[in-house]
Amino acid sequence: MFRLASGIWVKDKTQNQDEGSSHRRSPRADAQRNLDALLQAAKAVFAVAGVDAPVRDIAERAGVGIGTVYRHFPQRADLIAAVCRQEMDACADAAQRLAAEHEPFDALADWLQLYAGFVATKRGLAKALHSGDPAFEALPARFEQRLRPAFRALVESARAAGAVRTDFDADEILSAVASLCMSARDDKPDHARRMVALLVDGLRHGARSSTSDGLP
Amino acid sequence: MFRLASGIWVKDKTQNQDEGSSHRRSPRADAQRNLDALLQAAKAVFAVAGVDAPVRDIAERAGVGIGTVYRHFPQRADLIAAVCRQEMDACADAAQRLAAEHEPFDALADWLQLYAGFVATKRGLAKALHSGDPAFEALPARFEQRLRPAFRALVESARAAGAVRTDFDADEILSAVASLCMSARDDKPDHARRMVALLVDGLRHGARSSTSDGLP
DNA sequence: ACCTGAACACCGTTCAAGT
DNA sequence: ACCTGAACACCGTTCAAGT
Repeated sequence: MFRLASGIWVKDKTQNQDEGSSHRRSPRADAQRNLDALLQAAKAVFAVAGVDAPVRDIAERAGVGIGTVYRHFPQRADLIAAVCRQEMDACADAAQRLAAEHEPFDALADWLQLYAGFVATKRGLAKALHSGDPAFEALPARFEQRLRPAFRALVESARAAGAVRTDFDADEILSAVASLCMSARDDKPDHARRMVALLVDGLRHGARSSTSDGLP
Repeated sequence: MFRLASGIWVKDKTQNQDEGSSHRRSPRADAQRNLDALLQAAKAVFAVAGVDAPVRDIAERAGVGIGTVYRHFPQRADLIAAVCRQEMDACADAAQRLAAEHEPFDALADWLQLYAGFVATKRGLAKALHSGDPAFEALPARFEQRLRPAFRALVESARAAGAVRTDFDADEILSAVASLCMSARDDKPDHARRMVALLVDGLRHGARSSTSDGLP
């Protein structure tokens, strides 16, 4: 366990789990269990009720008192940030996989769809990400260390292959896609997908639009 | 004054303002004044603090008791809806003007930028518009009667002129642009404008992307 | 008819008391 | 150390009392 500048407690995978040692360090087993349960519960609750779900619901689902939530996450936003962190890492990993398995342009297009689907699932996470809330100060660092370079690499590969235009900024595309998906409605599940496809089409260098490629 | 199915009270411009008549009808002068003040105050408060601003702030700015707000607008969302209605009408009027003064494609592109700027100013209004909240049930009617046909007409003109592709749905573009602008950040005021330009570029039939047309 | 503001319910957050 | 839940503050909404 170590504490980030943001005030979030994170598991330290390098230390072992003996409990008998009377020295300092090593988080109590119940604390560790509660933290894990909290993150898992929050992820599940956010998925069905959005990030505005009451903290009490998350505490109940995790089987802990509400005070415990605030011990691990000083503010409600910190919980959201922690869940977001986990998801961002998973998304970044996928980027490397796609780059290895597909052509530059397809990898870029596919990853944006993946990113879009991810954002759509956790409504409002992206909004929190790009809002000025001080609780999310630590998130952009992770975003820049993982998602941003992941996408930049995809863009550079596509540019090197001459597949996309050069007059757009990778970061803008990322937040644009996030915006697009944040408000996706339940009754039109693939609306976001189609809009992202359209946006991606706009990136293509010398795109031909006479065929309905990408838009079913 | 007449009451919509949604429960919102609206000014009836056709009736005159005599107060002495002891019959029924004719809203009391103070009630009318309060309603106007409320709409104006809400618009102003939403502009600076977003649609999540406390109802008490709006009541105070309008110089009325909080109970008066709820007399005119049964739910907080009804106030938002009423303000949104006004703004939608203004936006629809602008569409007709642009269609008369510009080439089909330019009118379409310019209006989307106008619409984008409008949505960006009142953060969250668009989100409310496309969320399933029952309080906004009356809004889509207005949206369909005014904004939708306004944009459809622009799209049809552009299609007739062979300026845009035919495999996209006008409604999807409207909500996509709204999504794009909802989360525009203060420190990057023209981010939304650039993204909309990119989206519009994707609509163009046989778009050439070698020049940086539309993206400064 | 319409206005007012105290009162209620709900939710984020704190903290004294426990183990 | 860490957990708990009663308690507090804030905000949406209601309603009895006023004019």
